[in-house]
Amino acid sequence: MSEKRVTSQDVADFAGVSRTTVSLVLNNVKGTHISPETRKKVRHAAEKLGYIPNATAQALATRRAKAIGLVMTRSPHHIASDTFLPQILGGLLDVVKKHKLRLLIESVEAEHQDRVYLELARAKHIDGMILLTPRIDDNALKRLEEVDVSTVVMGKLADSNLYTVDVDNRLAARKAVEYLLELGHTQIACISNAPPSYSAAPDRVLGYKDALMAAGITPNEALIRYADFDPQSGFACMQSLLASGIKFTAVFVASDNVAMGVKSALREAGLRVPDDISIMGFDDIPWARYSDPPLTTIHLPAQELASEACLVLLNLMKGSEPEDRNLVLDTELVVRQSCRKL
Amino acid sequence: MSEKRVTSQDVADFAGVSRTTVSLVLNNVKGTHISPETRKKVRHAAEKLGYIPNATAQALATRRAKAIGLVMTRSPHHIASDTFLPQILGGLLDVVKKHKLRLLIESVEAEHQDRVYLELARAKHIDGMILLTPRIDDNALKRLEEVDVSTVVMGKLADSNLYTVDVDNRLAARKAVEYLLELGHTQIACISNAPPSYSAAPDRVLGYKDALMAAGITPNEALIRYADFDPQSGFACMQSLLASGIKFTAVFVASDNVAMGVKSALREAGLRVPDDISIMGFDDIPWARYSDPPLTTIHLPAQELASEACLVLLNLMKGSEPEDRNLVLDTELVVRQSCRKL
DNA sequence: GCGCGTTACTAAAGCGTGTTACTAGTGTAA
DNA sequence: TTACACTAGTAACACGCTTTAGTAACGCGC
Repeated sequence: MSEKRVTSQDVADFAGVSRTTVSLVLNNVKGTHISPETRKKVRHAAEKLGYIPNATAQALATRRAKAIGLVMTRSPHHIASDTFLPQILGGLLDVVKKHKLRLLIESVEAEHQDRVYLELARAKHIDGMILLTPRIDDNALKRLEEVDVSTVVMGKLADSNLYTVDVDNRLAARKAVEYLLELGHTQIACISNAPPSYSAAPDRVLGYKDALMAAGITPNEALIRYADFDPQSGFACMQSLLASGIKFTAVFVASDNVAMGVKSALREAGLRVPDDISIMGFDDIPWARYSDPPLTTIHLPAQELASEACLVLLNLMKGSEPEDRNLVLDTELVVRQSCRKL
Repeated sequence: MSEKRVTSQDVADFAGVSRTTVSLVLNNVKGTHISPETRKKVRHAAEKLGYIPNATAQALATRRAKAIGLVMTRSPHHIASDTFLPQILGGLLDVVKKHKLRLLIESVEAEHQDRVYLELARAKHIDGMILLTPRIDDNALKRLEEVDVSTVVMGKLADSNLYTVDVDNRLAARKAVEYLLELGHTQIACISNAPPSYSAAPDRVLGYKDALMAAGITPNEALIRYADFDPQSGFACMQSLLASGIKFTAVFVASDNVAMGVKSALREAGLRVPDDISIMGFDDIPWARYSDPPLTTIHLPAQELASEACLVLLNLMKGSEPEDRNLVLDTELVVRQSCRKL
């Protein structure tokens, strides 16, 4: 209300130069000839007037928004209980800030996927985007590829030439289950992290089966359940497993968050971890090590995944095209105390 | 690369009208006279060409970015382990999406506070902002008030006429500790959620003292520790308490997240919850109920807090000024199984 | 004293929209 | 016929910046 906006014209007037000069000086445009004294004058004027360039006008003129978008295909409810979001945001903010960009968050309902992608990109709100947990139907995916906006997917995408950053979910799951096998377990249940439509879920289940089959055990579909991201669903899955009456001594839960609910269900059923049932998690969320008992799990480098995705995206935006379209980060087995030797 | 951007001029040409008409029709500007046939033509042309208005140009022309910012005064590290972020984002996204706005995330290092606030606001990247966990020094705060950008603070701010949305931390903490007293505990330790510079921390400690004093117990400063948001710090605080040798039968931990670490420290010390030590939490994070034992805590309506903050902000941006500058939401004691009767 | 390169700068044309002020046409009452 | 209100639409400016193309001045070799 009080102070009027200070524009580059004001700075120019104050410094006694043209608007062009102000722009050239303040943006350090190279290959241009401006005397040191003039530069001084301009900078001083800008400082004095408290000049802050209007980002919108800059964006319009330069045709770049200086912002990237984090796009999530989830409902607000799932977002609210997403264990990884903070780590991912932390990873992104870190990189984004270093490059003086802004971060836009967008959640997309499944039905409007294609439209929203298009709008975000074409409306030039953002210069590039990072896609989280893709459960993308072919339609949206195709549309996405034909838009010429830099995109990096966190997760795997079959039959797509989009850039991705992910871990090898299948291999990691296999490592996890192999550890259980080493401990002597042979009757191992599996609770997936999410419905099969999210690519990581079936991959982790495949890894589970890989390990069993390599050990000469035929996977029993009756010992497999699909959770839905949150502890509640894990609780329900474990109840269902227990109700089935099929015996198992260990369970591989492909998400620590879900495992929280699983543990709770076991406790209610009067079973103790790891004495009665061993639990192997996945993700290594911050609370895993503080769980009781501390959860043995697979460490997923969430923050690194995010910052790597961001770096790849930045490269893409610069025009360079990294040779390997699919970056795979390492996972690690973290042995704590939720699995016991049989 | 392939498709050129479609501008309103293209739509105008295609429909055989002027750009002005296109704008008037597509924005449903009222009080203007355009025949139904012309409207049809314009809409059809826009549809046909796949016209998506350039948001940047719109923002420049209308002087509003159609975006709000969530500003956090924390390091990436703390963001990564923030339990509430998902819920807050969920709450914000929900509202923001309904109003067709975008959400910008910004983290600010303590040193640059004032500058960043100014830049965000004056650069017109955003039309309004929501401030999270303010640990604002007077300097930044003053600057913030003199900028005429709509701001809502999630948390309390002393001596400020900024709008705030918060819970009554002091009262809630008091309720929590009163419950412990009711159970017969008299030797109650206190571990704060954060360093005292974050306003919620001292408030919760005050509530703790209120309850004790109302019960005729003199608070013992030696039983109070200040954690630093994460489980690690809770772990350390409990170790310190145990090492002090002062006896206590219950501990009020002003953050469930911190309580995770506290519990872990107790377990390592061979103490059982609630048999040896009762734990009362605060926040009711999603994992509290799945903890072992399920954590008795104070429910903090994080998501509602966020959406209310957003609603207040939207009102502010519309120009209306809600009468009560400080909105206070209710908390609730959630009794689970981490506190036992003495 | 002419051409040429270099320095130091500026005028003006975008970027793609919103919006105000204006025009042209048409019916209507005086 | 004139004045006036109303409809349907447009020309042109504004938003605040970047950037291209160009100008003026100056030194310098010949």
